[in-house]
Amino acid sequence: MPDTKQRIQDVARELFARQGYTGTSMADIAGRLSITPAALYYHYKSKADVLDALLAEPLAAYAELATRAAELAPADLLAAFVDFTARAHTVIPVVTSDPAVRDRLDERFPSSPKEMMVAVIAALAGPDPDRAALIRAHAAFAVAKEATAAVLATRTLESPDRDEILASALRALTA
Amino acid sequence: MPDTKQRIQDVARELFARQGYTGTSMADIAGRLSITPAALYYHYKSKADVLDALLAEPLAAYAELATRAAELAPADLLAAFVDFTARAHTVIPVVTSDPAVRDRLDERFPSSPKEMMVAVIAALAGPDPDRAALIRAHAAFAVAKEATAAVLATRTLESPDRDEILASALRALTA
DNA sequence: GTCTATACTTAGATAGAC
DNA sequence: GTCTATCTAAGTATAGAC
Repeated sequence: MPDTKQRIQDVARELFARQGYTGTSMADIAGRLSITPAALYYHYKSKADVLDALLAEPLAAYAELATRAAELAPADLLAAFVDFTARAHTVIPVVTSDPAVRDRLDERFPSSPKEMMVAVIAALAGPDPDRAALIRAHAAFAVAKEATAAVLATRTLESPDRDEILASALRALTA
Repeated sequence: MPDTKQRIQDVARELFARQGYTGTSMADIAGRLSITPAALYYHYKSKADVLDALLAEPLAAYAELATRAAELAPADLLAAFVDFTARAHTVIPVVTSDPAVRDRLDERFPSSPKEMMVAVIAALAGPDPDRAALIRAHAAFAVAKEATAAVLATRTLESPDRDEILASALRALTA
Protein backbone atom coordinates (compact mmCIF):
# COMPACT_ATOMS: atom_id res chain seq x y z
CA MET A 1 0.00 0.00 0.00
CA PRO A 2 1.37 3.41 -1.00
CA ASP A 3 2.60 5.59 1.78
CA THR A 4 -0.12 8.22 1.55
CA LYS A 5 -2.97 5.72 1.70
CA GLN A 6 -1.38 4.22 4.79
CA ARG A 7 -1.08 7.62 6.48
CA ILE A 8 -4.69 8.44 5.65
CA GLN A 9 -5.78 5.16 7.23
CA ASP A 10 -3.73 5.78 10.34
CA VAL A 11 -5.17 9.24 10.89
CA ALA A 12 -8.70 8.12 10.05
CA ARG A 13 -8.49 5.18 12.45
CA GLU A 14 -7.44 7.43 15.28
CA LEU A 15 -10.07 10.09 14.60
CA PHE A 16 -12.88 7.61 13.97
CA ALA A 17 -12.02 5.94 17.28
CA ARG A 18 -11.86 9.21 19.21
CA GLN A 19 -14.76 11.16 17.65
CA GLY A 20 -16.80 8.46 15.96
CA TYR A 21 -17.13 7.85 12.23
CA THR A 22 -20.13 10.17 11.89
CA GLY A 23 -18.44 12.76 14.07
CA THR A 24 -15.32 12.88 11.91
CA SER A 25 -15.29 14.87 8.67
CA MET A 26 -13.05 14.45 5.68
CA ALA A 27 -11.81 17.94 6.56
CA ASP A 28 -10.73 16.65 9.99
CA ILE A 29 -8.69 13.88 8.41
CA ALA A 30 -7.23 16.15 5.74
CA GLY A 31 -6.35 18.82 8.31
CA ARG A 32 -4.27 16.38 10.33
CA LEU A 33 -2.32 15.49 7.19
CA SER A 34 -1.97 19.14 6.16
CA ILE A 35 -3.71 18.56 2.86
CA THR A 36 -7.15 19.57 1.56
CA PRO A 37 -10.22 17.32 1.68
CA ALA A 38 -10.24 17.14 -2.09
CA ALA A 39 -6.85 15.41 -2.06
CA LEU A 40 -8.33 12.53 -0.05
CA TYR A 41 -10.63 11.71 -2.94
CA TYR A 42 -7.67 10.94 -5.14
CA HIS A 43 -6.82 8.04 -2.79
CA TYR A 44 -10.30 6.92 -1.71
CA LYS A 45 -13.52 7.35 -3.59
CA SER A 46 -15.58 8.11 -0.47
CA LYS A 47 -15.44 8.42 3.29
CA ALA A 48 -17.09 5.02 3.59
CA ASP A 49 -14.29 3.63 1.44
CA VAL A 50 -11.71 4.79 3.97
CA LEU A 51 -13.69 3.02 6.67
CA ASP A 52 -13.89 -0.21 4.70
CA ALA A 53 -10.15 -0.22 4.01
CA LEU A 54 -9.54 0.30 7.71
CA LEU A 55 -11.75 -2.55 8.86
CA ALA A 56 -11.08 -5.18 6.19
CA GLU A 57 -8.15 -6.94 7.81
CA PRO A 58 -9.39 -6.99 11.44
CA LEU A 59 -12.79 -8.14 10.23
CA ALA A 60 -11.27 -11.02 8.32
CA ALA A 61 -9.28 -12.02 11.39
CA TYR A 62 -12.43 -11.96 13.51
CA ALA A 63 -14.28 -14.04 10.92
CA GLU A 64 -11.50 -16.60 10.95
CA LEU A 65 -11.68 -16.81 14.73
CA ALA A 66 -15.47 -17.18 14.64
CA THR A 67 -15.14 -20.04 12.15
CA ARG A 68 -12.78 -21.96 14.41
CA ALA A 69 -14.77 -21.16 17.56
CA ALA A 70 -16.79 -24.37 17.67
CA GLU A 71 -13.68 -26.57 17.48
CA LEU A 72 -11.80 -24.88 20.30
CA ALA A 73 -11.96 -25.64 24.00
CA PRO A 74 -13.29 -22.66 26.02
CA ALA A 75 -9.88 -21.82 27.45
CA ASP A 76 -8.29 -21.81 24.00
CA LEU A 77 -11.13 -19.82 22.47
CA LEU A 78 -10.90 -17.20 25.20
CA ALA A 79 -7.15 -16.97 24.73
CA ALA A 80 -7.56 -16.56 20.99
CA PHE A 81 -10.19 -13.90 21.55
CA VAL A 82 -8.02 -11.97 24.01
CA ASP A 83 -5.16 -12.04 21.51
CA PHE A 84 -7.45 -10.88 18.72
CA THR A 85 -8.74 -8.07 20.92
CA ALA A 86 -5.19 -6.99 21.69
CA ARG A 87 -4.17 -6.96 18.03
CA ALA A 88 -7.33 -5.13 16.92
CA HIS A 89 -7.62 -2.78 19.86
CA THR A 90 -7.13 0.39 17.82
CA VAL A 91 -10.02 -0.39 15.48
CA ILE A 92 -12.50 -1.87 17.94
CA PRO A 93 -13.66 1.56 19.14
CA VAL A 94 -14.27 2.53 15.51
CA VAL A 95 -16.90 -0.20 15.32
CA THR A 96 -18.36 0.04 18.81
CA SER A 97 -18.56 3.80 19.12
CA ASP A 98 -20.78 4.53 16.13
CA PRO A 99 -24.06 2.82 15.21
CA ALA A 100 -23.60 3.97 11.62
CA VAL A 101 -20.53 1.76 11.34
CA ARG A 102 -22.36 -1.25 12.76
CA ASP A 103 -25.22 -0.71 10.33
CA ARG A 104 -22.84 -0.48 7.41
CA LEU A 105 -21.09 -3.71 8.42
CA ASP A 106 -24.41 -5.48 8.85
CA GLU A 107 -25.43 -4.73 5.31
CA ARG A 108 -22.05 -4.96 3.61
CA PHE A 109 -20.52 -8.09 5.08
CA PRO A 110 -22.14 -11.54 5.15
CA SER A 111 -20.83 -12.07 8.67
CA SER A 112 -20.98 -8.92 10.77
CA PRO A 113 -19.21 -8.54 14.13
CA LYS A 114 -22.54 -9.09 15.81
CA GLU A 115 -22.96 -12.49 14.18
CA MET A 116 -19.36 -13.41 14.92
CA MET A 117 -19.87 -12.53 18.56
CA VAL A 118 -22.92 -14.78 18.61
CA ALA A 119 -20.81 -17.64 17.26
CA VAL A 120 -18.16 -17.15 19.94
CA ILE A 121 -20.76 -16.92 22.70
CA ALA A 122 -22.47 -20.08 21.42
CA ALA A 123 -19.18 -21.95 21.44
CA LEU A 124 -18.47 -20.79 25.01
CA ALA A 125 -21.96 -21.77 26.15
CA GLY A 126 -21.61 -25.34 24.83
CA PRO A 127 -24.28 -27.55 23.26
CA ASP A 128 -27.93 -27.09 24.28
CA PRO A 129 -27.18 -24.27 26.74
CA ASP A 130 -29.76 -23.18 29.28
CA ARG A 131 -30.20 -19.50 30.18
CA ALA A 132 -27.63 -19.71 32.96
CA ALA A 133 -25.01 -21.17 30.60
CA LEU A 134 -25.66 -18.38 28.11
CA ILE A 135 -25.23 -15.78 30.82
CA ARG A 136 -21.90 -17.30 31.87
CA ALA A 137 -20.78 -17.29 28.22
CA HIS A 138 -21.66 -13.62 27.91
CA ALA A 139 -19.82 -12.99 31.17
CA ALA A 140 -16.63 -14.71 30.02
CA PHE A 141 -16.78 -12.90 26.69
CA ALA A 142 -17.19 -9.56 28.47
CA VAL A 143 -14.19 -10.21 30.69
CA ALA A 144 -11.97 -11.14 27.76
CA LYS A 145 -13.02 -8.05 25.83
CA GLU A 146 -13.21 -5.37 28.51
CA ALA A 147 -10.35 -6.42 30.77
CA THR A 148 -8.07 -6.63 27.74
CA ALA A 149 -9.17 -3.18 26.64
CA ALA A 150 -8.58 -1.83 30.14
CA VAL A 151 -5.00 -3.12 30.18
CA LEU A 152 -4.26 -1.83 26.70
CA ALA A 153 -5.47 1.62 27.68
CA THR A 154 -2.31 2.05 29.74
CA ARG A 155 0.31 -0.41 28.39
CA THR A 156 0.92 -3.39 26.11
CA LEU A 157 -0.49 -6.78 27.03
CA GLU A 158 2.18 -8.89 28.73
CA SER A 159 1.94 -12.49 29.89
CA PRO A 160 1.09 -11.94 33.57
CA ASP A 161 -1.84 -9.66 32.73
CA ARG A 162 -2.98 -11.95 29.94
CA ASP A 163 -2.95 -14.91 32.32
CA GLU A 164 -4.90 -12.97 34.93
CA ILE A 165 -7.55 -12.02 32.37
CA LEU A 166 -7.90 -15.59 31.13
CA ALA A 167 -8.15 -17.02 34.63
CA SER A 168 -10.84 -14.48 35.52
CA ALA A 169 -12.78 -15.16 32.32
CA LEU A 170 -12.65 -18.91 32.93
CA ARG A 171 -13.94 -18.50 36.47
CA ALA A 172 -16.78 -16.36 35.17
CA LEU A 173 -17.59 -19.12 32.68
CA THR A 174 -17.39 -22.11 34.97
CA ALA A 175 -20.00 -22.48 37.69
CA MET B 1 -43.24 17.28 33.08
CA PRO B 2 -45.71 18.19 30.35
CA ASP B 3 -46.81 15.43 28.06
CA THR B 4 -45.09 16.74 24.93
CA LYS B 5 -41.71 17.12 26.58
CA GLN B 6 -42.00 13.56 27.82
CA ARG B 7 -42.82 12.25 24.36
CA ILE B 8 -39.90 14.16 22.84
CA GLN B 9 -37.58 12.60 25.40
CA ASP B 10 -38.91 9.11 24.73
CA VAL B 11 -38.43 9.40 20.99
CA ALA B 12 -35.04 11.07 21.36
CA ARG B 13 -33.81 8.41 23.77
CA GLU B 14 -34.74 5.64 21.34
CA LEU B 15 -33.22 7.35 18.30
CA PHE B 16 -30.06 8.48 20.10
CA ALA B 17 -29.58 4.88 21.29
CA ARG B 18 -30.17 3.37 17.85
CA GLN B 19 -28.43 5.90 15.58
CA GLY B 20 -26.20 7.77 17.97
CA TYR B 21 -26.61 11.35 19.14
CA THR B 22 -24.56 12.78 16.28
CA GLY B 23 -26.34 10.53 13.81
CA THR B 24 -29.80 11.72 14.86
CA SER B 25 -31.18 15.02 13.58
CA MET B 26 -33.88 17.18 15.08
CA ALA B 27 -35.80 16.39 11.88
CA ASP B 28 -35.58 12.67 12.74
CA ILE B 29 -37.08 13.29 16.16
CA ALA B 30 -39.74 15.67 14.87
CA GLY B 31 -40.69 13.30 12.06
CA ARG B 32 -41.41 10.50 14.51
CA LEU B 33 -43.74 12.82 16.41
CA SER B 34 -45.34 14.13 13.22
CA ILE B 35 -44.38 17.71 13.96
CA THR B 36 -41.81 20.04 12.40
CA PRO B 37 -38.28 20.53 13.78
CA ALA B 38 -39.15 24.12 14.67
CA ALA B 39 -41.78 22.91 17.12
CA LEU B 40 -39.12 21.10 19.12
CA TYR B 41 -37.44 24.41 19.88
CA TYR B 42 -40.48 25.59 21.77
CA HIS B 43 -39.86 22.76 24.28
CA TYR B 44 -36.05 22.59 24.28
CA LYS B 45 -33.65 25.35 23.41
CA SER B 46 -31.20 23.04 21.61
CA LYS B 47 -30.49 19.45 20.64
CA ALA B 48 -27.93 19.25 23.44
CA ASP B 49 -30.66 20.36 25.83
CA VAL B 50 -32.76 17.35 24.89
CA LEU B 51 -29.77 15.14 25.61
CA ASP B 52 -29.16 16.72 29.00
CA ALA B 53 -32.78 16.30 30.06
CA LEU B 54 -32.60 12.67 29.03
CA LEU B 55 -29.46 11.89 31.00
CA ALA B 56 -29.98 13.95 34.14
CA GLU B 57 -31.80 11.39 36.25
CA PRO B 58 -29.74 8.29 35.34
CA LEU B 59 -26.57 10.29 35.81
CA ALA B 60 -27.63 11.37 39.28
CA ALA B 61 -28.43 7.77 40.17
CA TYR B 62 -25.00 6.68 38.97
CA ALA B 63 -23.32 9.44 40.95
CA GLU B 64 -25.17 8.34 44.07
CA LEU B 65 -23.99 4.77 43.54
CA ALA B 66 -20.40 5.91 42.98
CA THR B 67 -20.51 7.87 46.22
CA ARG B 68 -21.59 4.83 48.23
CA ALA B 69 -19.20 2.49 46.40
CA ALA B 70 -16.38 2.61 48.95
CA GLU B 71 -18.68 1.67 51.82
CA LEU B 72 -20.20 -1.38 50.17
CA ALA B 73 -18.93 -4.94 50.18
CA PRO B 74 -18.03 -6.15 46.66
CA ALA B 75 -21.10 -8.41 46.43
CA ASP B 76 -23.42 -5.57 47.44
CA LEU B 77 -21.73 -3.09 45.13
CA LEU B 78 -22.02 -5.47 42.19
CA ALA B 79 -25.69 -6.07 42.99
CA ALA B 80 -26.34 -2.35 43.16
CA PHE B 81 -24.52 -1.84 39.89
CA VAL B 82 -26.49 -4.60 38.15
CA ASP B 83 -29.72 -3.05 39.36
CA PHE B 84 -28.62 0.40 38.20
CA THR B 85 -27.69 -1.02 34.79
CA ALA B 86 -31.11 -2.66 34.52
CA ARG B 87 -32.95 0.54 35.39
CA ALA B 88 -30.84 2.69 33.08
CA HIS B 89 -30.49 0.23 30.23
CA THR B 90 -32.38 2.36 27.70
CA VAL B 91 -30.06 5.34 28.17
CA ILE B 92 -26.74 3.55 28.51
CA PRO B 93 -26.36 3.10 24.73
CA VAL B 94 -26.94 6.83 24.33
CA VAL B 95 -23.78 7.46 26.32
CA THR B 96 -21.64 4.57 25.10
CA SER B 97 -22.44 4.74 21.40
CA ASP B 98 -21.33 8.30 20.72
CA PRO B 99 -18.03 9.92 21.72
CA ALA B 100 -19.65 13.34 21.39
CA VAL B 101 -21.94 12.50 24.30
CA ARG B 102 -19.05 11.33 26.46
CA ASP B 103 -17.12 14.51 25.68
CA ARG B 104 -20.11 16.64 26.58
CA LEU B 105 -20.56 14.85 29.90
CA ASP B 106 -16.87 15.18 30.69
CA GLU B 107 -17.00 18.94 30.38
CA ARG B 108 -20.48 19.56 31.72
CA PHE B 109 -20.63 17.39 34.83
CA PRO B 110 -18.11 17.43 37.66
CA SER B 111 -18.34 13.64 37.89
CA SER B 112 -18.60 12.02 34.48
CA PRO B 113 -19.54 8.36 33.91
CA LYS B 114 -15.86 7.64 33.33
CA GLU B 115 -14.91 8.97 36.75
CA MET B 116 -17.80 7.15 38.39
CA MET B 117 -16.69 3.93 36.77
CA VAL B 118 -13.20 4.49 38.14
CA ALA B 119 -14.68 4.89 41.62
CA VAL B 120 -16.61 1.63 41.32
CA ILE B 121 -13.58 -0.24 39.98
CA ALA B 122 -11.42 1.13 42.78
CA ALA B 123 -13.92 -0.05 45.37
CA LEU B 124 -14.03 -3.51 43.80
CA ALA B 125 -10.24 -3.70 43.66
CA GLY B 126 -9.86 -2.92 47.37
CA PRO B 127 -7.12 -0.91 49.12
CA ASP B 128 -3.64 -0.80 47.57
CA PRO B 129 -4.52 -3.04 44.65
CA ASP B 130 -1.82 -4.61 42.52
CA ARG B 131 -2.22 -4.95 38.74
CA ALA B 132 -3.90 -8.35 39.08
CA ALA B 133 -6.50 -7.01 41.51
CA LEU B 134 -7.30 -4.14 39.15
CA ILE B 135 -7.76 -6.57 36.29
CA ARG B 136 -10.15 -8.68 38.38
CA ALA B 137 -12.10 -5.54 39.31
CA HIS B 138 -12.42 -4.58 35.65
CA ALA B 139 -13.50 -8.14 34.91
CA ALA B 140 -16.26 -8.15 37.54
CA PHE B 141 -17.44 -4.74 36.40
CA ALA B 142 -17.58 -5.95 32.79
CA VAL B 143 -19.62 -9.01 33.75
CA ALA B 144 -22.13 -6.95 35.71
CA LYS B 145 -22.53 -4.46 32.86
CA GLU B 146 -22.45 -6.68 29.77
CA ALA B 147 -24.25 -9.76 31.05
CA THR B 148 -27.05 -7.55 32.37
CA ALA B 149 -27.29 -5.81 29.01
CA ALA B 150 -27.36 -9.18 27.24
CA VAL B 151 -30.29 -10.38 29.33
CA LEU B 152 -32.20 -7.11 28.91
CA ALA B 153 -31.81 -7.34 25.15
CA THR B 154 -34.35 -10.16 25.14
CA ARG B 155 -36.42 -9.90 28.36
CA THR B 156 -36.69 -8.23 31.76
CA LEU B 157 -34.20 -9.06 34.49
CA GLU B 158 -35.65 -11.68 36.83
CA SER B 159 -34.11 -13.09 40.00
CA PRO B 160 -32.57 -16.31 38.60
CA ASP B 161 -30.72 -14.41 35.87
CA ARG B 162 -29.69 -11.68 38.26
CA ASP B 163 -28.30 -14.28 40.67
CA GLU B 164 -26.38 -15.98 37.88
CA ILE B 165 -24.84 -12.69 36.78
CA LEU B 166 -23.80 -11.80 40.31
CA ALA B 167 -22.32 -15.22 40.98
CA SER B 168 -20.32 -15.02 37.75
CA ALA B 169 -19.12 -11.49 38.51
CA LEU B 170 -18.01 -12.51 41.99
CA ARG B 171 -16.06 -15.48 40.63
CA ALA B 172 -14.37 -13.18 38.13
CA LEU B 173 -13.44 -10.87 41.02
CA THR B 174 -12.20 -13.44 43.50
CA ALA B 175 -9.00 -15.33 42.69
C1' DG C 1 -0.70 14.08 -6.10
C1' DT C 2 -2.55 18.21 -4.46
C1' DC C 3 -4.78 22.61 -5.16
C1' DT C 4 -8.92 26.15 -5.80
C1' DA C 5 -13.51 26.65 -6.61
C1' DT C 6 -17.86 25.13 -6.33
C1' DA C 7 -22.22 22.27 -6.54
C1' DC C 8 -25.32 19.97 -3.63
C1' DT C 9 -27.26 18.46 0.68
C1' DT C 10 -28.31 18.36 5.35
C1' DA C 11 -28.19 20.16 9.93
C1' DG C 12 -29.05 23.39 13.88
C1' DA C 13 -31.46 27.22 14.93
C1' DT C 14 -34.45 31.66 14.71
C1' DA C 15 -38.40 34.99 13.26
C1' DG C 16 -42.83 35.76 12.92
C1' DA C 17 -47.60 34.26 11.44
C1' DC C 18 -51.49 31.58 13.07
C1' DG D 1 -47.98 24.95 20.61
C1' DT D 2 -47.09 24.40 15.94
C1' DC D 3 -46.33 26.11 11.29
C1' DT D 4 -43.76 28.33 7.09
C1' DA D 5 -39.85 30.49 5.68
C1' DT D 6 -35.26 31.30 6.09
C1' DC D 7 -30.38 32.01 7.70
C1' DT D 8 -25.92 30.08 8.46
C1' DA D 9 -22.63 26.60 8.86
C1' DA D 10 -20.81 22.33 7.75
C1' DG D 11 -20.36 18.17 5.21
C1' DT D 12 -19.59 15.02 0.99
C1' DA D 13 -18.13 15.10 -3.33
C1' DT D 14 -16.66 16.66 -8.18
C1' DA D 15 -14.31 19.54 -11.99
C1' DG D 16 -10.47 21.25 -13.70
C1' DA D 17 -5.94 23.81 -13.12
C1' DC D 18 -1.17 23.10 -11.74
